[in-house]
Amino acid sequence: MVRSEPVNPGAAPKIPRPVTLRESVFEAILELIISGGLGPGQHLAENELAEMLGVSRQPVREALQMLSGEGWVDLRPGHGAFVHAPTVEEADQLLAVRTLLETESARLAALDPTAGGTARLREICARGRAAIEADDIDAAVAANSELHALITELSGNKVLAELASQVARRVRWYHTPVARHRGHASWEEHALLIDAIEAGDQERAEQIMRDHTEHTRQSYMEQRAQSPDEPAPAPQRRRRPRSLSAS
Amino acid sequence: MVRSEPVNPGAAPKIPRPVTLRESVFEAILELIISGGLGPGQHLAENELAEMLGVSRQPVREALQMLSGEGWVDLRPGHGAFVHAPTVEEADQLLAVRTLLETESARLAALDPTAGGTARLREICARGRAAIEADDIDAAVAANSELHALITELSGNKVLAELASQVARRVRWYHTPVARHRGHASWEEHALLIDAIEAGDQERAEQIMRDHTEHTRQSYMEQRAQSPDEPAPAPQRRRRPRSLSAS
DNA sequence: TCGCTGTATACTGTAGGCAGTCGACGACAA
DNA sequence: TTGTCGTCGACTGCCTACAGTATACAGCGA
Repeated sequence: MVRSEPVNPGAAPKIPRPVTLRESVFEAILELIISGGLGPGQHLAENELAEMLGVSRQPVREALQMLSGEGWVDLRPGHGAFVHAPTVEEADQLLAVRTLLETESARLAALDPTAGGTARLREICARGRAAIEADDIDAAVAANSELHALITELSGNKVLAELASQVARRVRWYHTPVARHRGHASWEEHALLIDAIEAGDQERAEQIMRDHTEHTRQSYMEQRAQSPDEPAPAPQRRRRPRSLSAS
Repeated sequence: MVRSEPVNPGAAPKIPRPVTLRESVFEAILELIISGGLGPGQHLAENELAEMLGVSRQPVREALQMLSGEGWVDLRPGHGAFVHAPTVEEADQLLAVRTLLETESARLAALDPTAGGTARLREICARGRAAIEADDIDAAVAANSELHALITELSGNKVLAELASQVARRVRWYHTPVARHRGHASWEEHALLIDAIEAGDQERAEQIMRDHTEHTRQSYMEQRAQSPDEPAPAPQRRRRPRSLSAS
């Protein structure tokens, strides 16, 4: 009667596992986009997705709307959903916004270092370094995301944290390959940042975060400049694109 | 054959009029929320909305999902949609984020004042003053929104503009009554801000915008402190709330 | 050969309906 | 009187089906 949910086993109230189909579908499609299984500009036919995932079109539609809300797909009325194809300009702007949001987060986090998050920050930082040493890019990227997410949380501003997390997810999609580029330097900066937060030095925390995210941004833009065609610059195809099965 | 769309009559490519039902429903519900027809915490039964608007439940569902994505309603799986009830803390945080986003927008707008938006800014500013003189609060609030939206546009960062516009819409919902409070002073500040942008003085533009939005925020918080019960501090009601017809 | 028009196909947008589940209410027992 | 259990009502989540429309292609005429 009373829902089979075990009322949170342990102490992990975060990450509310999807209970509705639309949420599962949302995550499935998002995973496909991030992993590259669905390329930018690709048409997402509801029928195919529904069939592939073994559900009806309804939850697929709703998942697509959610994805559209977060900027992952573009919804053209009467035409359907297309994987969002970020232009170089947009990626740059997104990274700039990330800099803005996370810089403020770092400042706010330093405002009240007694919140006790620095220990967790250091733990994540250690994991990140270890991942780099082990040449485990995926783990390093994950740790990076986790670190930045925790800092936004420690800012104490939930609205800010929510916005930053959305932006960060998209950024992560864009610049995953960058992590390969400047792994060690990045984690050195993280360590300094944590020091500043722990010391309650707002200005320093702000400055380090700004420099850090700007480094990442420049690194991305340089890499992108070297291989300008790789991330598919918005094909804008007129003819009906090949759909899922063709990929 | 070739869609009846008249290919943009005139020169108003903005404001894409809703072509799908879900968009119309989205705007209808949003209007109800902003206007106060639907109070915070109120349960939105899909059936009633569908009947009221003369459509089926499907477009209503999709509109509710869109509203959820922008933070207007809370979607509790298995329970339905509820008008979001912002806490004092959340409103404060939202206003802080707005300060952050718009301050940066102002700085970027001042970075390239040749974009030629200042004339339009002055025009809107004049309208706002006139509205205040005429004691037309609604028009003043509308002009205020328009002005801030244009500044974010002039920043040249579309991602930033998009985020700021979402935040601004919610802020507008929260603090409409504030406009009554400090009308004249607000438009004086706007004029100074436009001067700074036109002069290309980033720091000044940034500072004025920061002060301006912080004033608004403090004004809101003070007003809220005086009447703490009026905006319904998240009822969190256990019993089934009265639905639409009872309002 | 080129452009236009009519038809066919595939997909979206919407409607209606069914099953599952949550919350409320009343009855019964301690 | 209080706590527990069973039943009822209502609503959500999902599925299926239909109508409308844009696109692609073939046939026709110039």
